[in-house]
This record gives sequence, structure tokens and C-alpha cells, in this order.
Amino acid sequence: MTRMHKENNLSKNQQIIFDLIDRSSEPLKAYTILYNVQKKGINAPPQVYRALDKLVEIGKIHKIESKNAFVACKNSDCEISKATAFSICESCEVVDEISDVKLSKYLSSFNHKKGMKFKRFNLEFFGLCKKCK
Amino acid sequence: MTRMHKENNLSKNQQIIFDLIDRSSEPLKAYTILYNVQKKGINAPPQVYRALDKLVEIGKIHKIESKNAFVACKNSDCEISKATAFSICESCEVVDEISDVKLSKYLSSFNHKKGMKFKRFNLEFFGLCKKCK
DNA sequence: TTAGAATTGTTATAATATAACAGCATGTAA
DNA sequence: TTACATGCTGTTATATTATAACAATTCTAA
Ligand SMILES: [Zn+2]
Ligand SMILES: [Zn+2]
Ligand SMILES: [Zn+2]
Ligand SMILES: [Zn+2]
Repeated sequence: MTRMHKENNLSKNQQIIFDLIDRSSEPLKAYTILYNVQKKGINAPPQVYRALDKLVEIGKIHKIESKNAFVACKNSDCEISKATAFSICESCEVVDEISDVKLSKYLSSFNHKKGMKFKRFNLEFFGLCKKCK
Repeated sequence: MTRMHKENNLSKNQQIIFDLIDRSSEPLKAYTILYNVQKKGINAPPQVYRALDKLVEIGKIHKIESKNAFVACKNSDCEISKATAFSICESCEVVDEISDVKLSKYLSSFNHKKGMKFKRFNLEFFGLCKKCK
């Protein structure tokens, strides 16, 4: 059984699942993850979803809501996932995390007319990538 | 059986489901919709999902991706759903469609570094509404 | 060392969404 | 008129995504 170390803030299952997502070139779905970690002893959906929830919470991964899939954060962990933006190709389905300081600042400071103060946003752009257009 | 009229571009099931969503004060989930239209003869999930797909396609409703729920467009049908933005209260779950021309223009003209040309975006802001904060 | 918090393992089930097939209505072209 | 295409409908079954509930173990901090 893996010992927890202070310098590593991920648990065993969290690390296994993060590594898989981080090495993937495309967003991974929960059950795809499950199939791929069964050889490592993760057998059931709740184990996957728990790890995913935690990884999202701490900003190591993001959920692409329109695809129910997960990608590793490429963006120094996105201030704990408060401001996420993605580009999604509607043809080849490639997903890129957008790191644009101006965009992020603009949206983080956006205030709704109706007096709501935002803590977080998620933005998904759709189109055709260079290869597909 | 309802006759199709040229002046009405929605079919019978589409109209029933649109009316329900339009009258609702909150986003509705597909199976909530199903339960509420069974008295009108819509019995099975595919009938609901087909109507929802079409209504989304023509911009009469939008899907709130983070909630798997649907709202009527409050915004003259959003140029056929090319540019959607919502505020979502994390406490009471109230959802508002944001109609902000500056925001919409800013995002519609945003171009990704990697040369992708965007056709569409969806933005979801999260926070606490006036009542909940 | 002990109590609380976090994580794990497990079974079962809930909630969301689509495949596949058949029928009917409308519009258009031969 | 017939024939065909398109779009909508109805139906059964199934696939996919996600959580409830409970017991046990491991980690952390006091
Ligand atoms: Zn990120
Ligand atoms: Zn592409
Ligand atoms: Zn709209
Ligand atoms: Zn609220």
C-alpha cells in the first residue's frame, strides 16, 4: 500500500487517475478512465468519480462540460479552477485550454447587471481547428 | 392530430415542450420535462430529446451544460445560439441568461492564438445571487 | 495515542442520453 | 398520379454518466 508523503498532495487513486489524464492527448471520459485503471486495482465508478471530483476541486484537471470529459490543467493549476476557457474543434474534437491573460481578466472582472458577484466561470469556444477548416 | 402550419415553425411535440420550458422559472431537466408532458401523450425519452435537440438547434432554448438542464432563450433567439452566457447561483441555483452586447461582441471576436476560428461559444458564470450573498 | 478527516473498496441503483426500427404526414419532382 | 425525400412521431430496448449507502482503512494533527 502506498504511503502518503507530505510533498505529494495526491492520494494513490488520485495520482493514478491524474497521470492517465495528464498523459492523454485528448479529454478522457470517466468510464474510459475506469477501463484504463482497472489493471491498477481501481474497480468501480465511485473510485473514479471521487478522484475526479477532488482533482477538479484542487485545479489539477478541468471538466469539459459539453463533453463530459476531463483534461489536465495546462495553466499552473488555474488559480484553483476559478477561470477556465477552452477551444473545442467540432470536427476532430481536439480540445485546448486557452491561457489568455486579457480574456481571463476581462471575464473575472465582469459584473452582472443584476448585482451578482461571480466567483468562477467556464467558457467553451467551438469551431474548426487549423487542420479541420 | 395537430396540423402543421407554415406560420408556426414548431411541431406539436416541440411546441408542447417549448411551452413548458418557457413558462418555467427555472432550468428544466429532460426527465422532469418528460414527467410533465406525459399527460399530453409524450411517453418516452427520445420524444423529449428530439424536441430538445431541435429547439436548441433553432435557438429557442439553451442547454445549461453544467446542470444538464434547459432554459428558454430570453434574448430574441440568440442569433441561433451562437453566443450564450449565463449566470448561475451556486446556492439557490437560479439561472439568468446574460444579454450584454459588449461581452457578446468581445467574445465573438476573440481569436485563439493557435489559429482556430470560433463559430460559437457558451459561457457560464457561477457565484451568489443578490438574495443568497 | 487517539479522535477526526480523508480515502478506499464494494454493491447497487439513479439519472441522463441514444440506437434502432416502423409508421405517418407533407412537399416536390417525374 | 406516382414516387421519392424529408421531417416528425411512437416505441422498445439499451448505453452512458453519475451517485447513494455502508464498512473499512489510512492519514493528520493535537
Ligand atoms: Zn487550467
Ligand atoms: Zn479539428
Ligand atoms: Zn438566448
Ligand atoms: Zn441565489
